[in-house]
Amino acid sequence: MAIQTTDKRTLLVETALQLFYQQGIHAVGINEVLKAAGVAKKTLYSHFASKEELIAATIELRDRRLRGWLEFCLTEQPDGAPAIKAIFTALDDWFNERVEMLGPFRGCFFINASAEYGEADCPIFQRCQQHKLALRQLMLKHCEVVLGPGEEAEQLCDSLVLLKEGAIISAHLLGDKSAALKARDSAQKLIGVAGLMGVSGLMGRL
Amino acid sequence: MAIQTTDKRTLLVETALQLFYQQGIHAVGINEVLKAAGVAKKTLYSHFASKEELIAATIELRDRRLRGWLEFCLTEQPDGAPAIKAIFTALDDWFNERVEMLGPFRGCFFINASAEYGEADCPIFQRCQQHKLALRQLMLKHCEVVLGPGEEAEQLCDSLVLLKEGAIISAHLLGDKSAALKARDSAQKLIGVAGLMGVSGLMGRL
DNA sequence: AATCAAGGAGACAGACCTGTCTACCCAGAC
DNA sequence: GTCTGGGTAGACAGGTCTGTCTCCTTGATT
Repeated sequence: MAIQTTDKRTLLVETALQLFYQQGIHAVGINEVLKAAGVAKKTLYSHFASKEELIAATIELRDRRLRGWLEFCLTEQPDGAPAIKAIFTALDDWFNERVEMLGPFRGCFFINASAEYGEADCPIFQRCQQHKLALRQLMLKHCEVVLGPGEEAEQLCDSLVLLKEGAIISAHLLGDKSAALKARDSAQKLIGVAGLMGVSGLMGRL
Repeated sequence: MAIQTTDKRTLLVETALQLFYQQGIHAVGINEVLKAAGVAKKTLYSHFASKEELIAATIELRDRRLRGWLEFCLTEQPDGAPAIKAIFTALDDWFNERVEMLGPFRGCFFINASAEYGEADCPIFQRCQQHKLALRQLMLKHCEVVLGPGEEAEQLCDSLVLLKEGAIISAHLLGDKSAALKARDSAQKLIGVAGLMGVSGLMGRL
């Protein structure tokens, strides 16, 4: 994760993201970010009005990066069940730190950030929420390919989202680095059940 | 959650837990805890060597309280599948703030705390981990009643834990207060599949 | 060569943090 | 009545935090 850029703003956001993700947001002061980035305080405050704006920028960066990476992981996959499987496989790569872009695994930055800024009306919390909603939308798209649009796809999507979030927590807090693969297995079972209950015969696609 | 006690130590821990849970640990200073509790600083430092010890005590209190509540919810239930169902029903009560003892829902205190104290060698992180392991043990007990001891019960248990953790995150971050019921449905499907794959005929017990 | 803008370095203000310490109060034991 | 221990109240030290401001360097442009 060596940072290489001439754009000071980008450099600051990259550095802050690294530190915030590794140590927690409240635990990292502005001065620490500045020292690590080798940037002067004046420069920071010419780009951001406050620490809170810097935090918001790190969340946006992480959001772009995580979604970009996930979409990249799906480029080779057909939509529907294979893509869903690939999402969980991608999580496994993340947990086991095979994705250099995402850095050492320390849980989900959005979950962590919203633990520190958990008021529902806080802009930081809302950005975290938007990220999770966007990922749910991605999941829903593939569920609809499997089951067709409708209530059943929504239900399957919700279940898969639960498994995904649960896997992130288990990988971090329980230290279970195989959580993504367990979630993938469970996901396949749920897709199978949903297929059986809906249009029969789809289970074979798994 | 009106606190009523003459024991200063208990009063401090109760107050600190409330504030830490609602606002985050780093976001609440010692002085704020003291003011809310109406206790002098000297008293605090006669019971705890540092803020960190107070934090540890709040985690222990929350652990005792949450596990006690969960076990109480299971007293009327037979072991196995009904107990598992009851666990998710209890989560639903929690998310929708029908459990006064647990206070307004703001996610999982242990997940939140480990977001702020996420180093694997940090004692606070380890206490959070122990809590999650204890709950997994409870879940495993009931999975073993359903499937008998062995690899399959472990697998089912892992899946159910994923659903449980995912439900907590979805309820908090996505604001989906019905996450526990969705998780309960998914859990029943997974128990059904596991039953089918293992000793057949157990699915009827659901 | 002269000018000028961007950024580096860091002092500083004012607030807040943890943790210590002093001074006082008051109920109960003797 | 006197003493004592537990508690209150809060000043204080020493540190860190965010955010502002000043002084200086440097490199590009005119």
